[in-house]
Amino acid sequence: MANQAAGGGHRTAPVHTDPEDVSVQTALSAVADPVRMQLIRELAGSADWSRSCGSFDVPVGKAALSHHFSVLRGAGLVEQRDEGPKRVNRLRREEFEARFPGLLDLVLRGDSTR
Amino acid sequence: MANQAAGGGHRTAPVHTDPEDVSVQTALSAVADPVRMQLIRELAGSADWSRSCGSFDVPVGKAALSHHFSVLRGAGLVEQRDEGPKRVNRLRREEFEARFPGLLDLVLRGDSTR
DNA sequence: CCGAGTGTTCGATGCGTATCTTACAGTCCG
DNA sequence: CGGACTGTAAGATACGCATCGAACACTCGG
Repeated sequence: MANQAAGGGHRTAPVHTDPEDVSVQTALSAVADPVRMQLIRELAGSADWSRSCGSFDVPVGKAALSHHFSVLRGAGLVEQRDEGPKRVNRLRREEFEARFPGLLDLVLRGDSTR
Repeated sequence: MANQAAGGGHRTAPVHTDPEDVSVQTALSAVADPVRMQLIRELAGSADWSRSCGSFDVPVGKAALSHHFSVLRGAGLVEQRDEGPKRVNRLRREEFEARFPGLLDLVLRGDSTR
């Protein structure tokens, strides 16, 4: 009876927003932040559900990190699921791409290509 | 000998940034602002060089407006030219599109499609 | 040459938000 | 059960940035 997910979570279950219900404004603001950009990039380079929130290499504390994930959820960019004590993530590639064509690619390509 | 442009301008000539020299960060931040988004949309719906800075329907004063145009120039989104006492604008569609594929379309499509 | 029109610069202000610290609420393992 | 680990919530702080008002610079038409 190990990984049961869903059931408990932490205090409350993560609230998700469908990309279809996200405004361009919100999406762009969410993405136009250095820390969140980094999160998205790392997330894109990992398998779905393989990364817990704390496993990212960003220069902010847990609290701020939690906030950023909240913003990403609100923008329909990230889906979360509770897996034991950890909250694991998945990048909503296709759904987000369908709503905001090209945007994710832009973030992922980043400046690395230049 | 009417419109001679270039020559004088106001105090200094407008400083432009090539889209190629703009970071994704900068581009996204520039675009992720309601007022600037509006400017871009109106600009996209007008012929090149047909709109002076003051001719846009945005709810901010001249000072703020000037600031926004400065940001847009810095992001490689807008080109300006002095024409008499006015400063007229042009959206750098192709150049910007080449550097940030899809981004401009995204802003222009906006929420109108939903 | 003066006045109207246009846009920039400067200084000050207000608000949003990213951040930290601390406290708390869960989950799991020994 | 008790402690380690993970993430969220709440309160405080700091900084960026959008905004405004006023002063200035430049152009053009009478």
